[in-house]
Amino acid sequence: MSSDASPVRPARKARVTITDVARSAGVSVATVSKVINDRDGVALGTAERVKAVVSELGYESSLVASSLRRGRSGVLGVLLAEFEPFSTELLKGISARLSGSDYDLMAYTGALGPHPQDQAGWERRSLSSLAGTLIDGAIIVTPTVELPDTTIPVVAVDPHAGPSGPAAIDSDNLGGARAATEYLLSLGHRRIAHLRGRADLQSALLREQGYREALTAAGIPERPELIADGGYRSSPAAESARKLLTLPQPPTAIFAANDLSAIATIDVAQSLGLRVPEDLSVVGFDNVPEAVGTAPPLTTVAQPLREIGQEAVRMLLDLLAGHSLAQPHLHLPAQLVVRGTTARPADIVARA
Amino acid sequence: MSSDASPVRPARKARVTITDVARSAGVSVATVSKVINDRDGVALGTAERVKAVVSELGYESSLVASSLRRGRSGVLGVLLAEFEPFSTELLKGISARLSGSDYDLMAYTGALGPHPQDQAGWERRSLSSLAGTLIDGAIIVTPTVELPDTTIPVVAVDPHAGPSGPAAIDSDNLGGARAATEYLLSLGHRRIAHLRGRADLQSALLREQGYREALTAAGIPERPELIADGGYRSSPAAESARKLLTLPQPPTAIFAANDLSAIATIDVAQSLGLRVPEDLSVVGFDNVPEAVGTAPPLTTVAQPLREIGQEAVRMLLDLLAGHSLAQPHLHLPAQLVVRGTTARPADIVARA
DNA sequence: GTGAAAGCGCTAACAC
DNA sequence: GTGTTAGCGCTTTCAC
Repeated sequence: MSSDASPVRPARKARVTITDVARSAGVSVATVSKVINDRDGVALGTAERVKAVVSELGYESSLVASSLRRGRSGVLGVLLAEFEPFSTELLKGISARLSGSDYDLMAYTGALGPHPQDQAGWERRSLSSLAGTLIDGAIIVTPTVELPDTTIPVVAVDPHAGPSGPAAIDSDNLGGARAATEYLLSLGHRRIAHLRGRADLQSALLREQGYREALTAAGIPERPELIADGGYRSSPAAESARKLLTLPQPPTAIFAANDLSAIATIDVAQSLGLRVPEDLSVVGFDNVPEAVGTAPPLTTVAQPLREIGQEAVRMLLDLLAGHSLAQPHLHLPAQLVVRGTTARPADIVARA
Repeated sequence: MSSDASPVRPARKARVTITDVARSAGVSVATVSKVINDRDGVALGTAERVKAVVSELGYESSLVASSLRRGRSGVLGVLLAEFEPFSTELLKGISARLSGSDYDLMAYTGALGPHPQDQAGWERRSLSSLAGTLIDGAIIVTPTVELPDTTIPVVAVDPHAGPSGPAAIDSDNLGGARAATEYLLSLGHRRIAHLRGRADLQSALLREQGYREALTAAGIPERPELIADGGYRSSPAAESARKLLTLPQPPTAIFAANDLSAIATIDVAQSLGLRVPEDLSVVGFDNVPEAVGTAPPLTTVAQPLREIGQEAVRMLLDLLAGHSLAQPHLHLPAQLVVRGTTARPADIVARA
């Protein structure tokens, strides 16, 4: 409206407060508060007048101030170390499940500095600083077991959790990894490599364990040279994949700990003149469903991250409603999705 | 520690407040506050004692209370209608750029009810209710032009913005769409269909416009039957793709408004017995880079969403520092990435 | 060096 | 119906 406000640096009007509205409407702040919150005990005319002023001034009550006073905010928080594919996928499920509910959703991530000590305990710090005043409940995405006793209900996703501890939910990493490896075995592969995930994450350890168990059960001796670190990230995974594929006796199949590693592996294979799946079978745990929607379809272990998000919300809402959880620790199945283009070693050998 | 706390419903201890710490340390709250915020004017011994109590009680100051009092929170907000691939991709860039900075990051989304009126104006409402008390600056992802004058600096991503209005940033949707269509034309395609995005989003309109402009420039008359609604979503896109591909004279190429539509198109094509790219060329605007990492590579128009996020943060930090922006309205190039598997119509005809 | 007191914006008792 | 008051947890003068 004001024509002299620069579009680039708009005039920073002071915040419109409830006091401004009260003064402008000629009533007390208490009355304004009542109108805003649809409390009764206000004359119709007064209410109208207040509402008019509210919309004229563009007033909106401060979430911070009202939740500080009320003791509840109507906001649920998701605490993340970082926004990356895993957590954002989870957020999609959480967001979907929560839309239409009475709760707003907030995803919070601390400014993790370069120092490791900033990293350590971020869950505890964030949770404590937000709990009770800004968020009414939290979903916390973390490998850390030790969560502080909190004012508010908490559900942990993917924690290093034993049977005790907070309510928790994760994928069946062990079973999924076993299924992936067994599938490759069933095709006849015997030299199956594994591209590990991040050593500090439970999911990575379980995936490696599943891989080992499946091999052992099939009577195949472990070959340390066929296990390499991918760190759940593209470039370390690519480097390790290159090492694996240039071994004197390279694997005929690779089980990658996540989708980024699997994609990196495929890229490297192609750059080495190998075709996938004709010359190399790749199966990876999958975080991002979109990543495997393209043709030709890849066989993957699909993690139901969105469902995990939705379940986490369900548990949290249950806790908020004062219920106790029938199943405080959930493992959702990580399903092997065979999409029909995984080569058998016979094919590979025949071609070689 | 307490052994009788149920793991499922932990005892909800009351929040530890600064008052608790003060009482326990035998000092005033003012002193505790000084210690916490590293203010001087506190005796060394006192400070030690307070710190001990703080860690003993696991005290963490309430973000809400302190920011209410201070008038700044050290938190930047990203306001989203929803967590979906576009916005989460953006978040990855924002998060990356902000990590290591002094600001924490909060992504906020209101509980959008089923009613359209809940939807309308959520930006204004959220922004007003958070600005100044909870967040010091905002990146707002929205098609809405009208943003309220705010207390805090705001950068808009993907708005229906003219040259005025708040600082804004988006992809070069027009140029990208033109490039995609010109590419298909250069391969010899003449029957090129377009799967539109959401009519309420500027990006969708610009992509359609780019498509039209390219056709017109090539002297190809518009064929309304070759333009269908995809809505940026899988199922409507699939439906429209089916209609296009079962036309008496189906297109030899489809330009899809986003990656979900492109993937849906490929799925439908395959279900109709068509191979992509052998029997149909598909090029789509792409939100999620991972979605096209798999083999065989697809040709896409890559949107630099993470870079957009990073740029948005840069602009916001500039504004927060009191600078004015040299470039208040940025269009980052949306680049055509040819990955070598887009069929020419000659190939398709030869095969038919 | 330390604490009492005011107040950030708001809501909930309780007077009037 | 309406306003006055107290106080949520915290930081900041400003006395002592």
